[in-house]
Parts: sequence; C-alpha cells; structure tokens
Amino acid sequence: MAAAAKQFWLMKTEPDVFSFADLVRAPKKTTGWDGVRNYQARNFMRDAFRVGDGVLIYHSNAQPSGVVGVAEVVRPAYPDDLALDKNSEYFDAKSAEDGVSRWVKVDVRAVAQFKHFLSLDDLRKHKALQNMLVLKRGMRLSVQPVSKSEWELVLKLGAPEKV
DNA sequence: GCCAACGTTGGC
DNA sequence: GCCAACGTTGGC
Repeated sequence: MAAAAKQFWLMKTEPDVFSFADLVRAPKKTTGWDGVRNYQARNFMRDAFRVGDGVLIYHSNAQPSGVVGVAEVVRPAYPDDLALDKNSEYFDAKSAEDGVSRWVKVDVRAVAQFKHFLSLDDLRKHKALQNMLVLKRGMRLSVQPVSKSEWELVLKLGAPEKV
C-alpha cells in the first residue's frame, strides 16, 4: 500500500504565550499542541492530521504577525487533558462533567526556522497565495489546511534553515 | 431551531 | 486600545 500523501497545515500561536523559539528549545524540539478550543480546528487535528504532515508555525498577535518556521506532526491526536484541570485556563466544564476531554492535541516537532520571516504583508504580495486562509479577512481558525502549492512557495520564500 | 447577546480573536 | 468578524450560548 502506498504511503498516504503528506498534508500541510498552518497552526497559530501567540509568541508571548508560546513561540517558535520555545518549540525549538523544548525537549526533542517537540510539544503537545494543547489548548485548541474550537471544534473545526479540533476536527482537523483529530480526523485529518497524520504523522509526517508539515506544519507552518504562525505567530499571531505579533509585531508583525507571520510565518516563522516549519514543524512536523510526530504524534496523532490524543486527549488534551488540560480540559479536565480546574486550574488550567483551558479547563472545559463540559469535558469535566463527562470525565473525558472532548479536546485533542497533537505532538509537533520543530524542523526549520525561516531565514526570511514572512509577514502577512509579505505573503499578500504573492498572487499564488491569495487563497491562503490566513490572509482572509476575519479568519480566526487556529488550525488551517494549506495546499501543496502554497506550502512549496512559502517554504521557498522563507528559506528554511534546519533547527 | 432561531437569533440576539455575549465573549473572543487578532489585525491594525 | 479599537473594533470587525466570528463562534458560542441560552432564552424562547
């Protein structure tokens, strides 16, 4: 059986909370991407993410916001138990009621940092990227699919350097 | 099931 | 800090 084709995603993080540099510094350059509390984003992780998929790491609420580097999925979806932790800001009362988290996380590992940080303005300069979800007005989804052609161009523009 | 009110996201 | 856009909640 042929291996499933590699898929591509973009994941947002606020660098003040957890930055790409934090990911690079993490043990094995890997972290559980927890705290996602949006059903559409969860469903992408739970139903579509596969080990080996590529991830653009995007800094939101940054000056400026943009894509900083590349990671890969190293563990498929498993329960995000912060939802059960009363002291966590990601606590979810409904999950706690059920005794089982309705939220999931995946593990991602830092792969490369862009030599050329790509701000939203940078990305907008390229017609081939005009359909990128992250560029759409009002797009708040924190986990987004990225097309193969978008991925390839963004990597070319970003000049990734292995971390 | 509708939809107004509310809370959050995130660019600017 | 502003506020547009969006998701969720809850009354009915």
